[in-house]
Amino acid sequence: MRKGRPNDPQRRDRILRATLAVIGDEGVHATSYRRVAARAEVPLGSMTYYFTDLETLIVSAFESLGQTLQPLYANPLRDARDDAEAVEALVAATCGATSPSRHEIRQYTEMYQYAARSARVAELVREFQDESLHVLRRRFSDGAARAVDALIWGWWTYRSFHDTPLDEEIVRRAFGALVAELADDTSSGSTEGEPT
Amino acid sequence: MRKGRPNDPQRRDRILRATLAVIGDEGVHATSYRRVAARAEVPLGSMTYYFTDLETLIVSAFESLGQTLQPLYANPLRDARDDAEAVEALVAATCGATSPSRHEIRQYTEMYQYAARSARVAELVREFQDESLHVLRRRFSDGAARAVDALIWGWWTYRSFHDTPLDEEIVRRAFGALVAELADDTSSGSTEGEPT
DNA sequence: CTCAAGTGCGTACTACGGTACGTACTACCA
DNA sequence: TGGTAGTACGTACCGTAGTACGCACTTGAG
Repeated sequence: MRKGRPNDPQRRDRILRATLAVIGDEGVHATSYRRVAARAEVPLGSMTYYFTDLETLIVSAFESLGQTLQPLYANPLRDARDDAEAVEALVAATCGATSPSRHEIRQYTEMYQYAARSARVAELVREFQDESLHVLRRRFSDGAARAVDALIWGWWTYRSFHDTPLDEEIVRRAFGALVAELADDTSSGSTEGEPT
Repeated sequence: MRKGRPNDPQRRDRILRATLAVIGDEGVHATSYRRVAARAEVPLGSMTYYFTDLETLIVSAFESLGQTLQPLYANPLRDARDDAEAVEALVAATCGATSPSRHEIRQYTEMYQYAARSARVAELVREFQDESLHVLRRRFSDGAARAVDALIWGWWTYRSFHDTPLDEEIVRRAFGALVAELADDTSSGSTEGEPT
């Protein structure tokens, strides 16, 4: 039974938001037309109407996720005026004001996982990673950018498993150390530690 | 129709190996009794005989994965005689001889993912993480251990998405920097970079 | 008022997957 | 030889899920 209105422009967005909610709460594996439909309170038929198949729905949801999260931490980094400010931006992105919530981290890891079975999502992930690296490289050396990128991800993963928050000071010093040590990344290595 | 032999002690192991193979190739989401049965070349009925339900099968597979991988990188770390050797062990575990293959990394990330929907696997993951942290803390400060742990994971994740190998020298210097900077982790911070 | 186009939806079809259950076959004891 | 316990397996049942398809309802032209 039609609602009456000939079109509902919010419906598509509602579905996308519900999709991300389901992905975050139950994982992509549990993300079915029916479950999303229930969550968004739209009939099943609407799902296939707006998104012809399930993969399209999921890819669209992940796209919107990226558009939401990327700027959140890319912008402060872009605007940092020196390395110290940049490190602060990294700390904030890892566990501070601009960092994703655990729910968002979960969505992110689900996207990474789904990339293994969807070429389109794999492409998406690669774009996100490239963009992230690109932003970091404007600020740091290539080596530092790569290390920092990996460390951010590692800490996000940690956060998704533990309730105890990260020690901000350790995070700060870790990023600072990477940035300083890898300021130039032409192999040289002051790394030996204390040789025997 | 029975095979004739009253018992086949290898069968259970074959099933477990096939399970990990399926998980690595197609992901846990695609890990079904039938698929594993086909892969292990055992009849479907055997599956439920050896593993009463699917979760038990998957948990068992992940347990065996952990028992395989943990010692691989924990042992060299435990045997390191100084920080320099320890850093070398970390490099080897990240991208060298003792590092997991991409296939194994995939299995590992699938385990992490599955933890979100299985309390038993979540417990497993936490045990693995604790054990890993424990090993690192014998060698490094708490802060360094946490940072190193996160960075390893970040780089493994990177490897699972990219064919180009990691630059070993950058990896070495990154670990070295973390270990040196966080040698004591009572907040002090030589982190300011170059203040303006 | 009639009709055609297009939007939105209800439903049914088919496939797949977990699991319960019964069955065959072996080994061993009396 | 008969019987019983336990191992291993074949199959059928039921639920869930993606998707195809066609029906309603609105709108606007004539």
